Amino acid sequence: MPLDDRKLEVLRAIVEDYVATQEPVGSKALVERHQLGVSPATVRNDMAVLEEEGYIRQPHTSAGRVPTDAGYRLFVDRLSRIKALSPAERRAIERFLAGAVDLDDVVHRTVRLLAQLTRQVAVVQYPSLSRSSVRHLELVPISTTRLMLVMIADTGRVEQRLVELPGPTDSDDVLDMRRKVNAKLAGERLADAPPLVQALVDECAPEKRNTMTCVASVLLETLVERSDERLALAGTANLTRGGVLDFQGSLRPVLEALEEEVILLKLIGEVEPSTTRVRIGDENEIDNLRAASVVSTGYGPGTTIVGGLGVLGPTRMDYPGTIATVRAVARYVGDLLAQN
Amino acid sequence: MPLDDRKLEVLRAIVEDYVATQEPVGSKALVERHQLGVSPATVRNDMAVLEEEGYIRQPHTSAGRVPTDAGYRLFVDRLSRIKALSPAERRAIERFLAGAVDLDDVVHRTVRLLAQLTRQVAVVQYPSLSRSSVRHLELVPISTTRLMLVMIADTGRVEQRLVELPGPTDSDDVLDMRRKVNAKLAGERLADAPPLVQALVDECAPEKRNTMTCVASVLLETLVERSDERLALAGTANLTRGGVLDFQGSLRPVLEALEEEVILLKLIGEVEPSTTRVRIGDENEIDNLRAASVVSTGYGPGTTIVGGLGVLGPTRMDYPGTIATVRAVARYVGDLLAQN
DNA sequence: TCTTGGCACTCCCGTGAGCAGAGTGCCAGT
DNA sequence: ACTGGCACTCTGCTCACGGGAGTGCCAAGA
Repeated sequence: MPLDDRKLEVLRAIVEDYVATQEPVGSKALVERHQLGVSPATVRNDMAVLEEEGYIRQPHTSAGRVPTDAGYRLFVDRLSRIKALSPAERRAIERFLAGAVDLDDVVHRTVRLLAQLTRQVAVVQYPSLSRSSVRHLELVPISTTRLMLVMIADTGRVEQRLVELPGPTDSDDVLDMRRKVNAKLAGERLADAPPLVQALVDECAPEKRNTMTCVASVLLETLVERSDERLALAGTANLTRGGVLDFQGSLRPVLEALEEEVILLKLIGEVEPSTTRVRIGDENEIDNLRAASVVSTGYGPGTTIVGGLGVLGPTRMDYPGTIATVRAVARYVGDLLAQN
Repeated sequence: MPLDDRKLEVLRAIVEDYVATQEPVGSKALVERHQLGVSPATVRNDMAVLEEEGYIRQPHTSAGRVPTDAGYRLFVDRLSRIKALSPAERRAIERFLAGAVDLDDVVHRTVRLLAQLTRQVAVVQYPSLSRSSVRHLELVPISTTRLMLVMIADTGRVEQRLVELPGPTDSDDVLDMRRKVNAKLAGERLADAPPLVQALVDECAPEKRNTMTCVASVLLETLVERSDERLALAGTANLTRGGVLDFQGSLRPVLEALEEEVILLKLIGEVEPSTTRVRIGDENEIDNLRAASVVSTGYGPGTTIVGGLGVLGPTRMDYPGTIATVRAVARYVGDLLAQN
């Protein structure tokens, strides 16, 4: 059965009321709080249809109705009006991010800001290395057989790794390597780096090849292959709002999932340009997050995307508000990155 | 009234049983599970004294007894035998830490290991900058008016900051600064750096002083004054073990405290040599952690200390086991750092 | 055909009573 | 100084009960 406009309106009302009160909503309360222009009995009929179609359900016979994951999905896709951020919120964002001196600083401020504004758990991925280009590579001698390899990416990320050399190497050789490595890789995207690094070894004079191979393998292994993504997390205390009612009784699985970087990266790292992705309850592939929803989006200078950010909360969340906030924060962060 | 040996034994038994079962323990159960050689009635008399002295209490009349913070304190100080780690645990530690390639890696592995072994929340402080010496400073030109300042400490920590220069500066000048800065600071402890940095500016040729001042102020502000401590956290999901029973009903305050780096640093950062510090319940200065206990110690190569690590859990925790694990992990990490 | 008021029904939830069980405190006896 | 016995207290569980909220259905009306 197709849903007519009023039924959709009823669904919207149910979602909004349930999100606000966290209690099953009945037909009588609905007509009192919303101008539906019909009687409770009519609303009940509509509810029966909505339940049949799987958009709402009753916790028990003779309780009010609660939206299902499918109900939230329909709400998000077709029923929610986009909420504009209040000027106060905009100002909060600007003020919070303004003082950032550093990529680390930007990421930390962003994640705290997001957690605070949405009152949920926030996750921010550092600019992805695979989407970055090399700005500069530095080789710093630590001892005669050890180097520190420092890579500075155009996104502001700085990564360093220790390189164990096969034998003593004097500083002229190091300088020579530094020049060659930069000549070959500076400006290149990390995703394109592997063949270039290989070429670097091949072009090397035979007597220095051993040393170069060491540097090259560290470069490849740690900076490229093991896609070394980092992220920041904040607001876990927000999970305890709403008691143990959300998350079907236990925070445990959620907290466990939040400890797995791999899982979080999967959640917020897979982003397409200018889309805000909403995963509701069961739509999450991770079992532990079946009772949670995730709103995520990409960010980056201009229209390019260098990383993802988002928030995680109970399926019973204020989707329009959260989506608006996540988008706004992502845009501000992108602007900030563009300035550098 | 002084406590005789049997009363202490009773207290020990109460703590051990309560930690194991998480239920108030009565006199009858006590004599059954421990070889006290006396009757329940005698134990009851002892319990009455222990309660009078504030070491145990009754949740309600006619329930068993539960240790108070003071009871745990006495237990830790005088009654607990040091538990030796099982060979399996030792092997787990070694295997877990063996593959570390990197300071970051070491810290992350350590914190996860600690959380896993103790089944509690683990915190590991990165080697403190103020306890480190400068191994090398690198100045990397990013553009004509921007430098990346990279500091490598002897503890393996690497920190970088962006420096905005007052005007265009050519690469020879940068090299010159790099040489001077290293000559002055390499090998020096960061705690001793401020006057040296000042001297650096004073000794500088007037026409280059502006530039050097920029570098110096970044050095001072970010690396020294704002003591830029970092830390890693793991095992928050362990807070949910034991239901909401521990932490008097709400995880909220604990999760909030765990989000404040300052608080965590206070908890595990203040360490004296070769001491394991145990803070029980009310002994914590942080209000949010009144229901928690913290076991912390310092770590570092040899006998020096470069940072702290520890775990946080309910006051009802296995103190001897936790203390042993924290100590052992700290020692292994220290050894690992000594090797580099 | 859609809407509405009425009505019987179901189920939750809070309250209070009753009861078994665990544990204590005290006392008198050894 | 320890012990057995006994009365007492309090919790936690179950059960019964009633109020309240909400539903589903039906027949009547627009």
